Amino acid sequence: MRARDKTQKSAVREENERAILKAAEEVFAERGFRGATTGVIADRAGIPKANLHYYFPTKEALYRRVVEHIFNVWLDAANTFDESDDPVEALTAYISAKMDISRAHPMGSKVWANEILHKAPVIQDYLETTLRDWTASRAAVIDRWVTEGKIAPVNARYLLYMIWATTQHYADFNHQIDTLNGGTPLDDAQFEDAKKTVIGIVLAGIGAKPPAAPSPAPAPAEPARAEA
Amino acid sequence: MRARDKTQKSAVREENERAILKAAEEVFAERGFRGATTGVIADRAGIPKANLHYYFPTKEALYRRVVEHIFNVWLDAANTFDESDDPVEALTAYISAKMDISRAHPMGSKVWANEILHKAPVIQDYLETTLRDWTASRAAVIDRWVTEGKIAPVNARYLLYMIWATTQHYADFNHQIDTLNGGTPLDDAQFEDAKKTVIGIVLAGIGAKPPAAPSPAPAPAEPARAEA
DNA sequence: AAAAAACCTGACCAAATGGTCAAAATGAGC
DNA sequence: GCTCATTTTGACCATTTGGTCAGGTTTTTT
Repeated sequence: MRARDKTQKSAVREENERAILKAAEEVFAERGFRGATTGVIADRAGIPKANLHYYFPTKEALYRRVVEHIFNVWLDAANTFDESDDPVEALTAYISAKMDISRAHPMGSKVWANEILHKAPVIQDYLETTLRDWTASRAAVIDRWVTEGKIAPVNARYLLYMIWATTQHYADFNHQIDTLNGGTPLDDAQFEDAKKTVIGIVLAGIGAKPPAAPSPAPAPAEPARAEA
Repeated sequence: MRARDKTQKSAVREENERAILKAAEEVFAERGFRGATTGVIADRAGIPKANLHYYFPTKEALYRRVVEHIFNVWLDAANTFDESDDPVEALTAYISAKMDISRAHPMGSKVWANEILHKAPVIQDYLETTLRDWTASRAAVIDRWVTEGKIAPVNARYLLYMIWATTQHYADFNHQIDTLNGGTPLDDAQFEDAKKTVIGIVLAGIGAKPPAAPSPAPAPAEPARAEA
């Protein structure tokens, strides 16, 4: 191989980087940046430590890649917010997506939580650009819903924080939740119940369901509440 | 001093332990268990490292003491839950207390979060005893509110998780919140607004306010919502 | 096939860090 | 002022760990 297209990665490289990043996400999530050692990550990826350093020169470079990946996953979910202009539909889709991510990729959420907990040494710039912009634009959408009378008056930002906190809690604190569930993870039915509870409380909490006026209830999505 | 009552600590010891524990809580919160070094903790406490090890033989013993302290603070807040049998009063008091703690002692919450994130190597027994019992008993209270028709049907546990997640978010993720607030912490008015938003959404979310039926609205506590 | 690029790895090193220790300082009680 | 427990601390040590490196192996290109 003399000269390869610089943007093209060899199959070996592709595969090894994937294995390393997967292992790294787990170890960083479980132990934090300082607690994670390149030795352990290499072991879990099934390669010698020196080889890991061939692909990722420093631990910090590796960590950065992991965090960037997390952020992209987050952005994907964030976009589900825009699928509809109806508060019930939009919020249901968004909360649902975030809950699913928490269940499917708890490690990523934990790395993110660790990062914020430690004052975001790596992702501060993302917070100040992408996340800040996204938050402002979605807060505007929520504000519009309020002025249009689609939902009761709420502070959009604190509503968003509440959604983030709650959905990510199922990833970041899953150990606590499991323990309180008798030591076993929530099964599918329980998780579905949790999801419905969250969606139901949020929607009812902002009056996204017909608020106080007994209107014909044009519910497009099933709320989380059982029939009394 | 020849022989002192073993349960009595000298003033020096008292003062030094206090300084060390305060420094330790901060450093453990900012860097996690592994990231924290006894050297840094000693520096922040204003004593040489060897002296710290005179009072706390190992880093783990020190950490354990810090975590135990956190847990006691948490328990104090938890008791506000029981001040009333009325859902609106009880939940308002509880959420309010938890929000205040998040603001006044964010470090403690962060240490707790770190601990759960890392699978609770130190506090697993607390989770399985005290926390589990507390959760079960309060879930029972909430269930009773449901059967008494005081609130709409909800899964009590997922409601509790939502409250924990949201209130602790203001401590654990305060760096993110600050960043999204333009780089400065929430001021008193903003924090009060956040608190009202959380309380309002939760109460309305479970129908703790007169739900859909236009009853005389015997509201004892002001909901978070402005009059439309 | 041969050259060149890419990949792999055991051995090694310097720095950081938890913890020890012996000796010194301090202070209370007689 | 003497005694003894408590407290303080600089120096030191063993281990861990991020990262290097030289030399080897494999793969690709010509």
